[in-house]
Amino acid sequence: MYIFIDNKSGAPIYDQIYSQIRDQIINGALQEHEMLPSIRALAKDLRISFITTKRAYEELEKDGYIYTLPAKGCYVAPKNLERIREENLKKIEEHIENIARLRKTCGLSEDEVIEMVKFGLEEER
Amino acid sequence: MYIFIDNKSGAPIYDQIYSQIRDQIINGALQEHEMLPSIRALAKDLRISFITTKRAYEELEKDGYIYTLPAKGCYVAPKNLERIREENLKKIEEHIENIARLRKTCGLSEDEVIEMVKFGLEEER
DNA sequence: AAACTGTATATAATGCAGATATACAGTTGT
DNA sequence: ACAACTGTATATCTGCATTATATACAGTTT
Repeated sequence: MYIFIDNKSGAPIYDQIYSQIRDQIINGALQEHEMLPSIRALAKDLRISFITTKRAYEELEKDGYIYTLPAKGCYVAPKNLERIREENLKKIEEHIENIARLRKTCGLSEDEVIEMVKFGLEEER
Repeated sequence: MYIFIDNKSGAPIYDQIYSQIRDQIINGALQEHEMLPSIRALAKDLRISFITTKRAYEELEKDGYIYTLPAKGCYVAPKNLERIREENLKKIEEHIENIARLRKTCGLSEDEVIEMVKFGLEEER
């Protein structure tokens, strides 16, 4: 498992770790129930405090991507990705509702909004 | 003009002043070109530093709600619909950014998101 | 001139985020 | 049992951004 820390990225270290592991879980590079490097081993590897790797793992667990067995290790959670997906879908729908309301109060056409969304999705790609 | 400062609201004082004046302008309680209380008078009234009221007025001016004549006073700006439109566009873009981020973390395709948006816009029509 | 208006600069207080060390407790393999 | 590994809990340090401030300044009004 490779993690790259970009010191001049501006993003916190724990967040860079979080994102990269999360992405590897989502795209399948990390398999269900696969053991992750221990917080200490990873910290040593990256030459940072293990408290920082712990922070990243805490966030991953909070968001359902991994599970932890104290004194044993941290593991990729079974793909209850469906649950995460449902949560995200709900959040997305809320954002869309807000957009729909804002659209009306500033006389923007539906097509214009669609174009903005297409552009925004490409930006963040 | 009434302003209430809630000390345990968590919101900064300047922000509470900003919001309340802005709302009164939007809902018409304050008329175009009406003179606002001077930053010192308001500060004395609220028993805070006039620097804080100045901060609130600065934000209001930056966002186009009021205009300032140095050494004379601060006045309600004429309602600018174009400005409100710009603000709404910015909010919409923020929502789109959030959506783009959520999309990635649940492996949703860009086209699926666009379909959701189309549907959501029709719902709110 | 007195009393008001907003302005500019410098500074103090606060809070929060990020990263950390150290001491602790459970599991594994020998 | 012991060494070497897991994750946990607490307390702290640092840097930075936000909030709020005082004081000195400059223009307008009466």
